[in-house]
Amino acid sequence: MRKDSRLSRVLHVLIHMGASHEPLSSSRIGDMLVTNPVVVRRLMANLSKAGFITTIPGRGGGWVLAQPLSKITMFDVYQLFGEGTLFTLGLTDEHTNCVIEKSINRELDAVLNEAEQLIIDRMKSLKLSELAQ
Amino acid sequence: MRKDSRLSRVLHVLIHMGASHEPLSSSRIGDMLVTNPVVVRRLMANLSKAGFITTIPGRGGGWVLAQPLSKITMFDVYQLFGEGTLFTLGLTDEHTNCVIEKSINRELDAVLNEAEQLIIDRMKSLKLSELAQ
DNA sequence: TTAACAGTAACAATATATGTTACACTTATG
DNA sequence: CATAAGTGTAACATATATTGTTACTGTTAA
Repeated sequence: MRKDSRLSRVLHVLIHMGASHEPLSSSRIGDMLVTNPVVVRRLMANLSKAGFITTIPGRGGGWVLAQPLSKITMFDVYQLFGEGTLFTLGLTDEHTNCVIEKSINRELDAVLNEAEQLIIDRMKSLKLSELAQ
Repeated sequence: MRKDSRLSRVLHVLIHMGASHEPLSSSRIGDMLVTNPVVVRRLMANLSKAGFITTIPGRGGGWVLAQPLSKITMFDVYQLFGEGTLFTLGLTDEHTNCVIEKSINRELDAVLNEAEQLIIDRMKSLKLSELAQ
């Protein structure tokens, strides 16, 4: 399956941003992530809407942290990107009346939910400031 | 992300197969899964190679279980389809020398591995015969 | 001899993150 | 004030893996 690296990338950016005292531009971040500035702006749009970063417009601008890294958990960031789509496994729903399918879905769903909850709990306890060390 | 429903589908087929005393053909299974017979044959090829089913060629043929459902765990089937690609989250490796990236990958990897291990343990303890009830 | 089956190759469809180009708008700097 | 350096965003291309489809070969029962 295709992998979604947005969480990983955004974490990377945020932590670098915490170490910088000047705004980071999409061009510089693009160099860091080896990608296009527009891809970066798309990523940052989520962070901006969620209030984690502040946009500084115009020349010399970019983004700066709106909160210290110690106040942002990995879960906060995780939530921004496709929560609920963590697993590549999909359940089928071709026949909502088949008891076998229902049984399979119930079990699979239980297993996946338990695993996701574990991940969420771990992420909630992980501050980005801890990743910076 | 696109979901991979092969595991779910194959479990469905195996359990129906356990309840049937005649061979199931790709056409009949295709009706069950609301898909094409060739898609079914592709799915079944994995099960066949792994020794879970036996092919009965020619007219009136199809597949039958080669083992009772009580001897097959969900993990056995899970293994057949993209083990190691359970999560949609991808790690980045643009700069193997960036300590921040390393730190993020280490933490993310630890969290995901722990969750995957939990899923594997649960699946190993789940016999398909238990799903049939 | 024919119909019903598996196996497989080849190709199309689909969905989604990612990559890219283009343009409007804003701001610091000379 | 003109220009360069920025963001924001729309529009379109790319890549990739599952899924869908057609077509063919070979096998077996009736």
